[in-house]
Amino acid sequence: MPKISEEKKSARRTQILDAAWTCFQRGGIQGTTMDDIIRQSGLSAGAVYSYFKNKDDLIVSAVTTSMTGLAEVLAPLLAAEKLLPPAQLLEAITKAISGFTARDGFDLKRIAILGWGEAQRNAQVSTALRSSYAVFREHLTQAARTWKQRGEIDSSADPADVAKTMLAAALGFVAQAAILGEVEPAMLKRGLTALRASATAKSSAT
Amino acid sequence: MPKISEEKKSARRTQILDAAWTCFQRGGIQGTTMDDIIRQSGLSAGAVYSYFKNKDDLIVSAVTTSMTGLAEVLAPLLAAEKLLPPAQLLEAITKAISGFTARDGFDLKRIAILGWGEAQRNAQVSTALRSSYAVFREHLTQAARTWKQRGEIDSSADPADVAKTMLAAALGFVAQAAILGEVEPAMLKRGLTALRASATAKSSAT
Amino acid sequence: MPKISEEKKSARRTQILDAAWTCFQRGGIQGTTMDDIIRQSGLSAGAVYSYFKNKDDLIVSAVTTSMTGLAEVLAPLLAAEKLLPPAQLLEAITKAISGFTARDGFDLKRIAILGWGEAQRNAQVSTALRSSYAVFREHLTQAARTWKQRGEIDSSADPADVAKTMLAAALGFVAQAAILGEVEPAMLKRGLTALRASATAKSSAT
Amino acid sequence: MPKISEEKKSARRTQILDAAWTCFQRGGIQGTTMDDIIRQSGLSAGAVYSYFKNKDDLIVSAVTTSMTGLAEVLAPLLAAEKLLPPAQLLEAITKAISGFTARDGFDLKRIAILGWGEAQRNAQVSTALRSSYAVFREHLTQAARTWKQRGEIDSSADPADVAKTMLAAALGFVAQAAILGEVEPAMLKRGLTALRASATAKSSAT
DNA sequence: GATGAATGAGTCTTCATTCAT
DNA sequence: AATGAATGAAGACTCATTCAT
Repeated sequence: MPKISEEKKSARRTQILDAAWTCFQRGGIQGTTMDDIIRQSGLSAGAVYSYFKNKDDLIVSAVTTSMTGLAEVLAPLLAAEKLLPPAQLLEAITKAISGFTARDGFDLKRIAILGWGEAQRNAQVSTALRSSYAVFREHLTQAARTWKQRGEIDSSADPADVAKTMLAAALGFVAQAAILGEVEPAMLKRGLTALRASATAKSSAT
Repeated sequence: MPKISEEKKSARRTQILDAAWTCFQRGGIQGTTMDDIIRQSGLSAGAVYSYFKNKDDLIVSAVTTSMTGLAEVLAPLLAAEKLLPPAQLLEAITKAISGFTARDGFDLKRIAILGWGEAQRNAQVSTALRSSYAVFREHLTQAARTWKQRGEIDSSADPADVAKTMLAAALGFVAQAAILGEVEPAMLKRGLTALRASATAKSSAT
Repeated sequence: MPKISEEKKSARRTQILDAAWTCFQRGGIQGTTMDDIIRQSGLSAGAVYSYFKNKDDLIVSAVTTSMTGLAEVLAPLLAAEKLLPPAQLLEAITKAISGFTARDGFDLKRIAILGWGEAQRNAQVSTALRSSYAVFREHLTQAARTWKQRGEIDSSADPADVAKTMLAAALGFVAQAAILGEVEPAMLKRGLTALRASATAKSSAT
Repeated sequence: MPKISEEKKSARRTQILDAAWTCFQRGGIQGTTMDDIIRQSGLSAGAVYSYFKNKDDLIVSAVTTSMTGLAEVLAPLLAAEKLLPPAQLLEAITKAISGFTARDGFDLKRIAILGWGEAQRNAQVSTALRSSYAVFREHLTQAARTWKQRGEIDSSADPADVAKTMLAAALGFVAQAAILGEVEPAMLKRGLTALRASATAKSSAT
């Protein structure tokens, strides 16, 4: 038997990471034991440990993989060309998150929450999330500049502020959906639009 | 040691809860051991266990207490009388969160994130958070109605949608601040204002 | 407040011992905590510890007291004067045990079993039981001598053997009643009588 | 370490149960800590816990195993064919108990006493003992019927009463031997015989 | 004298990780 | 290469006993 092929190896890693997320969703990250993951993956303890150095390594990989997957889904939405206006973009982003979510029975929203918590005690996870979100925020800042150019937001606006507000809305959607529920992308679009539209009355009144 | 006074008892509980939060911030909720809390509190294991039935009880109490404290801080902001306009309210809420935070050396934002994660595996924590946030969202819905009456938001807006958007922004501020940092209440006020102001151009164009 | 009277002291000791037995019956001797006994007795921890040096002291006292009480009940049955024949004596003894039992809601049979087990790990309890039973066996040996004189048992019989057999039947009643149930004093009388009566046929046949 | 054979597994269980009994005899059931058993068995904590779910499971297994072993030893004595007369059967049974006892350095009599005590607080142990003894009593009832047919006991005897008396004598032997000592199977045979023989005089007198 | 809060050593149990087969 | 039994340190929790008030 020759060495296992790279593909097989990658498939095994995915299999283990999938098992890990299934368990994490069930019982939280720290609440999941290696044995839970081992049993869920259908592999042996030794096998799992040949793919991941230890539990923390597995956790970091799982979180990083999720972030990477999400980034891929969001990237096209942030491309300058077909950039949507703020409320529509917010809807598109939250839809993408919910959609990614639906895949494989995983709920990315709950997963994200777990990752945020884990980042509080695991420096590597913290760094992974940090850089992902930093990139995302940077893209949003760029988007804000575009909106400004297009006159879709106030000409005196600081793109960084707008980006932070948009990011807050997106992350807040995740938190709200995971904890309270009863929030849908369309609601945020309408909510943000209402807030924006109101400005008309306000500003025209002023 | 004859019967201890009710105040002393309450002080001891607070002492333990403070120790717990200090430890939770340091190492996460699940990552904190009872021994960590016991040592931090300066009491003995038996003493801690005479105030809290077990680790979960302590966790639930810690989260619940935080939520209650926060609710008290936010309540006056949501009173109908002196209700601020959306962007200003968002700034006030996030300031209150950051301020509450500063007290006692605890960072409520990080604490909130930990609570969200814990809610994924602890039904009692989940319920406690749920009901707190539900009340908060309800207050925001009422606020949205007031804004509508005052003509500060679109007359066709669904107050529930606006409330959810505001809640998302607030929760998202917490997440963003805890993970990425470099977000301040004033930025969100300006960001939301910019998005609103832009609407003028937009809506008049439409 | 002058010193507490001797009577009061004795009453307190009894109160604690009663509480102890109530608890022991509920959860076994080792399975009972001092706190169980303290709560059941209605006294404070300090009070209980002022009457008994420690848990073992309390256990030894509880067992010893029971044995003493039982001995008092059995003594009259073993007096030479009105000594009953074997089967009737066995019935009387087991009845006395069951009766003593009924007092105060305690089941002496279950208590005895617990004492036997405790004697396996507690030298003092072992000694207390040993001497009580030794005395009882000695009395039975004396009874066997009387039966022999009266011609109620085989003239060649060793009184010690007969005493041991009678003691076995009595202790076995206790064990059987505590574990299996459905044994009554009268059954043993009839059973022993049947075994004896059978001898008639047997011996006359021989 | 690939899959261990079924035999090895069973051997390990026996190894642990042996260690448990050694410890139980030394310090009682509740007085024995898992650590005692773990050290005595020569295995690690994890290993012991992979064979027994928890301490109670280990206790129940230990007691059940003993009862099963004893039942096997007694079974042949109760077979209808070569059924001994009462006094001889009592001797044979108590001899079997003492003999089983001698094996492996365990004293089944002391073990039985511990089991009886444990049954007072552990429902599973209670059930295990109950059913074992119930079967044994049933066998004795059958034996009594045989004796009746053979004319070895009174023709008007209730087999159930006789069985209960025999069982009492056997259990009582165990208790007396464990607590007081100086009882041997032959003594009970002689004692019961003496009581029976005496009946001749008595019954003829009556 | 009495009280009952506090102590802290000791228990049971889990679980990340290893390594003999 | 893979397996899964074994390890043992570490964690949660208990409880006999004390002693400040």
